[in-house]
Amino acid sequence: MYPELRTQTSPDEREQQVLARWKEHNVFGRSVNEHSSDKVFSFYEGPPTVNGVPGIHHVLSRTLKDVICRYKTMQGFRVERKGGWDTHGLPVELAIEKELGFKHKHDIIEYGVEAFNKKCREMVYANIANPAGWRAMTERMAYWVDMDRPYITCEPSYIESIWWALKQFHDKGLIYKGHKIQPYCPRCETALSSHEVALGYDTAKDPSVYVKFRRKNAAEEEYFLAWTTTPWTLLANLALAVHPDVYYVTVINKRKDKVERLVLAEALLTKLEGEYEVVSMVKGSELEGHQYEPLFDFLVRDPEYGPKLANAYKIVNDTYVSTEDGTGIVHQAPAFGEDDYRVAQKYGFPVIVTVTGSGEIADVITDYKGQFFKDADPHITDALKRKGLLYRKETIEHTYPFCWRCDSPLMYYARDSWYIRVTDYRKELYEKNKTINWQPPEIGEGRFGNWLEDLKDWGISRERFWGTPFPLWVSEDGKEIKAVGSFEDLVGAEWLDDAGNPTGKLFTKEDAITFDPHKPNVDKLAFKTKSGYLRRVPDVIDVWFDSGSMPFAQYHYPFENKDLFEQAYPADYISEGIDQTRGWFYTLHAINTFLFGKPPYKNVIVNDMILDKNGQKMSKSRGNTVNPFEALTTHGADAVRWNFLSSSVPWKPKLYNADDIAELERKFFNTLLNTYGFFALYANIDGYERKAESFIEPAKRSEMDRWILSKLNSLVKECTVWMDGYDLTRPARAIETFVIEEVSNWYVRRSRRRFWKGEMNADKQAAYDTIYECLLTVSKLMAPIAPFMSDILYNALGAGVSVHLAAYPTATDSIIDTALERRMQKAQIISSLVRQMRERAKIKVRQPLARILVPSGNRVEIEELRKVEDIILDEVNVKRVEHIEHGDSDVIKRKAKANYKLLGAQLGKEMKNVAARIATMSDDEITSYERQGYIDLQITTTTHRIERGEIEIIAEDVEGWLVASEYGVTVALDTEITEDLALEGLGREVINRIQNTRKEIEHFKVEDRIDEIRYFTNSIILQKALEANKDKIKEETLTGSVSSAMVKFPPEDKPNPFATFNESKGIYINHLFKAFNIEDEELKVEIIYYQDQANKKQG
RNA sequence: GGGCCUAUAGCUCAGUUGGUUAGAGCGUCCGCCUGAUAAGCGGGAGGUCAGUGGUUCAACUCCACUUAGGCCCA
Repeated sequence: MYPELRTQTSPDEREQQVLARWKEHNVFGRSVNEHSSDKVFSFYEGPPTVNGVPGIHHVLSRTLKDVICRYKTMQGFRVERKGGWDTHGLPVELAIEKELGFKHKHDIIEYGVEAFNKKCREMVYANIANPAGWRAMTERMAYWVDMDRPYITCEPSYIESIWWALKQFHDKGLIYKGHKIQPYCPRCETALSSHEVALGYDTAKDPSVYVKFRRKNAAEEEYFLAWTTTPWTLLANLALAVHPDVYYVTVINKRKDKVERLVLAEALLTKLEGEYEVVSMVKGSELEGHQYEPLFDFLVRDPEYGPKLANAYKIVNDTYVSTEDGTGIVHQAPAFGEDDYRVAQKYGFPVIVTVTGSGEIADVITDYKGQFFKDADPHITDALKRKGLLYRKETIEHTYPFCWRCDSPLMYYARDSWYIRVTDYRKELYEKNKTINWQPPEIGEGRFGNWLEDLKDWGISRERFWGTPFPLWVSEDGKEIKAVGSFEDLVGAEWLDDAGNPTGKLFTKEDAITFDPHKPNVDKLAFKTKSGYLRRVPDVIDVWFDSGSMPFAQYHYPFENKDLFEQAYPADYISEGIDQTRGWFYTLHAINTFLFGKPPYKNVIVNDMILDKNGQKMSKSRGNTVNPFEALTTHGADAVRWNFLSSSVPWKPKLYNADDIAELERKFFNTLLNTYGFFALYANIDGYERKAESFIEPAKRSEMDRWILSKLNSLVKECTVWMDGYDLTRPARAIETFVIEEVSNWYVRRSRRRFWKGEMNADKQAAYDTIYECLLTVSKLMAPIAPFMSDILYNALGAGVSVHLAAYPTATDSIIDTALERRMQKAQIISSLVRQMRERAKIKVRQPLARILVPSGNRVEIEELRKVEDIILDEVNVKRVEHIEHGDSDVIKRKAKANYKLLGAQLGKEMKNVAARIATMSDDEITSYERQGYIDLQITTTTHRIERGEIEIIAEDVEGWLVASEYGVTVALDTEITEDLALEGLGREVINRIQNTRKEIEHFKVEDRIDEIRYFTNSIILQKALEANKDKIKEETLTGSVSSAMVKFPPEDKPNPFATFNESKGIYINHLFKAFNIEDEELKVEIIYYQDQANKKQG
């Protein structure tokens, strides 16, 4: 028995049952383990931040991961999917700080780093176990990934692998200490990540000052004009930057009582007040090296800094200088701007920090020392004004970053930091990226490629607490550095006490086994050398280094599992959001390509954001976020997954629209269920089973069967090609179309009669085999995308435990028949045209008509069409088709049209004229062309010979007939309704009414019989129609007898319907009375059917 | 300022290597069909294929620029 699937259960209940079954049969485990490790498809899971909240966009990226992994599994690969957790870093630290009510970094130190990190660890493991979080979402959406044995970035073994990697970098001389300009909160005394900075942007009123820098060695008094919104940085000014390709002018500027010579970008002359006259113009590159006098002399005077400044206070060139705002001359304070810093490195300027870590002006600036940096702004401006170096001062409102925790204005601030010199192998990263298959390619070439092209060194140290400790031990003078590459490397190091003093106790091999390297534990180890002790650099490393190390660290490589690592490296496939371009995609590439010489992944699918249905970004404040659990339970995971893939390609921003998902449920999933339901209904009646011995060879099946099988095999072929190319959208759309259009709306619609008529015979068997084949293959094709529905279908068809243990279908080329597909398409076009004409003529499809006329170009076309003739006739309810060759009939009017593609190539400019001439070809000319196979057309003075195939002949009209044409196909319809046809039409009306009535009767199954129909009507024509179609009516409505009778309708003394019990037969005899209106005539019917007691009781 | 992407019907999207009636779904109005269907079919209304220029016999398609929007970087 094929079970009924269209029960009232919700998608959620339906899918929960499947989840339970998977669990019971360990389907995921089997789907991996039943494939040998000879054929491995390697997948890397990007670790989610452990205390993050899963959102709807994660459902998208996890769908992309899952679909490919399931597909490759079905293709016979062993696809292990080790889950992972990103557990270190600020997200966790901040959550704990919030819990403890901390405001400052020193709160953590006072609280105790050991206790703090203990709390971090507890939160990490609590989140991993959290039943309402990631794990629940992942399971509910059927993303198959091994979450029972995940890699966890804070585990000692994971950290040890990272240490190994960092030592490799160090051994190659790629780790160095430098400055890094970071967004920095002076109150919290910590650098902020870019993500945090983005949280804190707000509008601020800041001074906007134009400052004059006096040019040295100039014939006349002359000033460079620069602009800034941060006067406090002027104290650290060391240079002025101009763009080498921008033109700069010297002007004589007159305003109020002043006249002065100024230099600025030509494009920004509008910034000047008063009148000006341009005296000269040069390119920025020519200004390079010109010197100017410092605004203040604090630094020059200083015994420490002074000597380093010989090279400073001059014009430098850099292309980052813009002419958007300001003056085109940018003041440079290397300690307080990323570009400034970079330019300083380029020109060899020192980095002088004039503000302390807590935001106060440093002692070296004797006049302002101790002032909060922002508070110093007005004082500095006043000083400049007194010195006559202030050109103009205004206040502007712009967006500026503030600390999202304490609201202090942030500063960009140079800090000591450790770097990996990725620039050393930038070229290799750039070149090897080209071997990665990016989907879409433009992200690989563009966004990622450009990023690699102007890569900067990677600052990897962080002055925080909960993270992978940086494994460098350094002597006091910084000259001796020891990189530790394993816990064993620590053997022999000396334990320090809490105050940092050596205890004489050494780190042993046993210590290495149980060692937890987290702070502060690791800071209590020091190495004794000749000169003293090497102590650990107290920093932790960037969490992105953690996740980028997962290819080897997840296996604790190289300390164990060498084989596992090598088998899995590089990954065949990864997939994440576009935000990971500079995140995980990059760190994976940068770390692993260095370590292993080849990129860590071969194929990537990148997905873009999910927007709400109006195209708005989702955010909590807008209140338009979508709860993934809610989406998954209301629509079912299948519908959500399918919609994500089919609505648009993953790498375009996607609009989330619940209505679209609901429509998909109705149109696709319900149609599929109904198609199955139709099959199951009749298969159960006929006791059909798929058996090898009764299987009908596809080649011996009907035109219709061979057609759908051809389409099916074409679909399999296409889907395989697309899936292999990491295109998931096309398969989803194609499967949808196949199920809705080809199977349901054409194959089943046109084949229904075969299922419900008569006994089991070869044709019926073929029909069952065919639809079974379609359903089973579709269940496999859709399994990667809709893992639930496909499995339900697969199970219902009795095909096995789970579709996810089955092989992906392969196409049989011999079954694909393109000629058949073409002629069926033509049959569909003709059917559509006939329905169009019926609409115009106001003749219902139920009314049979005598004939249609189809003009064809030649015999071959006619022969092709003959093969699908019956299908057309049945579909449009017409008795016969008349085929005519164009040339053989006078009634057909033809039109000639140029084949642009063919002719255009050879004719070139003449094309227009020739095409126009062809369009006016007479009927005689067309006939002549068809007979000879060519025609000579004269256009002005030249004659063009047009060969066969270069003109298309289309039958456009048939005189005296109703005609319609589309896609080059023309059909004429005979609209005459003879008396016989009219009677037959009425007969079909009667059948229709009775069929509708059958459906109204409770508990009346499609195969149940009506025993007797009695009818009464005053209409002569209806009487005639009933007489003429009696047999047909009996046959179609499964009725024993049909007879005319004088009955009262409805009987006054009885309910309608009523039943009598026949004791001798033990059955109920039911009487149902109905009156129908057919063509304005009344027909009264008494329908009599028997039901046995058992059936009746049900009612 | 730089890079990438996008712009086709009221909405969501197709549109193959340039080739001559630019399509589908949703929505809307009229009609039809239905013995699996919460479906389906036919018709009506709705398009300056964002704009300008270029290449070409021919441009939604290729090129350049412009405009608008998005993302990333600065």
